[in-house]
Amino acid sequence: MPLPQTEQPGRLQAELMSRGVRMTRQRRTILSVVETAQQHLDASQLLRKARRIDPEIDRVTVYRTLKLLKRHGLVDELDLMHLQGEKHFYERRPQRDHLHMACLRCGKILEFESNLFDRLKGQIQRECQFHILVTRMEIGGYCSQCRATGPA
Amino acid sequence: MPLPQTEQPGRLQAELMSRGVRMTRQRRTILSVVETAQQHLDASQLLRKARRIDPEIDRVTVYRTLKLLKRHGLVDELDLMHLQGEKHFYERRPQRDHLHMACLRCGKILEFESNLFDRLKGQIQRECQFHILVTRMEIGGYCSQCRATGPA
DNA sequence: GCATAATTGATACTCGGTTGCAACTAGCAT
DNA sequence: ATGCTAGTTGCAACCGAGTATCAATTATGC
Ligand SMILES: [Mn+2]
Ligand SMILES: [Mn+2]
Ligand SMILES: [Zn+2]
Ligand SMILES: [Zn+2]
Repeated sequence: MPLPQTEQPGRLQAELMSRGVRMTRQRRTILSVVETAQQHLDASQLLRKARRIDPEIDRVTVYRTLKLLKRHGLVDELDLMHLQGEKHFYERRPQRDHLHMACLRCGKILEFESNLFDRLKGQIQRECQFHILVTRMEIGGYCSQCRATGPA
Repeated sequence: MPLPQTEQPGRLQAELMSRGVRMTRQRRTILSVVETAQQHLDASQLLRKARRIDPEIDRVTVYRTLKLLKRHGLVDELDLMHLQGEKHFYERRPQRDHLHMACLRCGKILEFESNLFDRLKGQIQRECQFHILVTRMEIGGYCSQCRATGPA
């Protein structure tokens, strides 16, 4: 399983340590899974991947670590339109925010960055005097392929 | 409890009936609650309000009616940043979409309409060839008041 | 009115996530 | 290095939002 070139492994760990958070074996494992994930993972997928590295990890620790990462603004939480039940999905927060499109027919998840999105956030900060910490935009509908074949 | 002037009561009911959905006593009750709600309600708040009108209504029926309304695109579902647990909140879908800001300190929910928001959706439909059915934008942060007092 | 397909309500269940607590350990002081 | 202590872990029990099942009820078209 090759690491993605786009992200330094250990970045999350370094970030947390610089903020005085204790680094345990379990946390290191979970952070590495979050960091090298290629898609949006839910807590149980995360646990499974973490257990491949350290079979002793408990699911509670996964939940606790996710909460920690959320609190520090290092991961974002998504519903992905509840395409698969009530679970939540997680992804490392990227440099630039993006929005998510979920195809209600084929289940595909698409991501999109946009200047309009960035400008919208700017407008909110200015006009509403609201200090933005987290952004979450999700769209449900039909992707280009599924819409061609008809929204049956 | 006076009805709000902004919305015709019975609108949801009429909409569903025009689509051939059977209208039961329970559904009428729940629809009226959704329609006259002044804030975003979760399923259990909805049940409580519905039971004030018809004490026999079961929570299962509330969930089923919400699913029906979602399927027909007549209500939107929100997380409101999970400020109060894992529950979901519901609101009648408005003419024009708006986004939600949740203050992580005082819990206030603010709504905002924006041309940039509308244009962003247009951009997505065009550039991604994605047929939008549902939009959900939620922002977490500090409202003007809380940010003035410091984000403690 | 009657037939029938859809809906309801009671109950049991699933499952994502949390809590309480004793055992363990990271990180710091000596 | 050793010991101390506050923070963390794993387990087990728990919680609560939402769903499945199914017999009893009811909306709607004829
Ligand atoms: Mn959710
Ligand atoms: Mn993403
Ligand atoms: Zn699709
Ligand atoms: Zn506030």
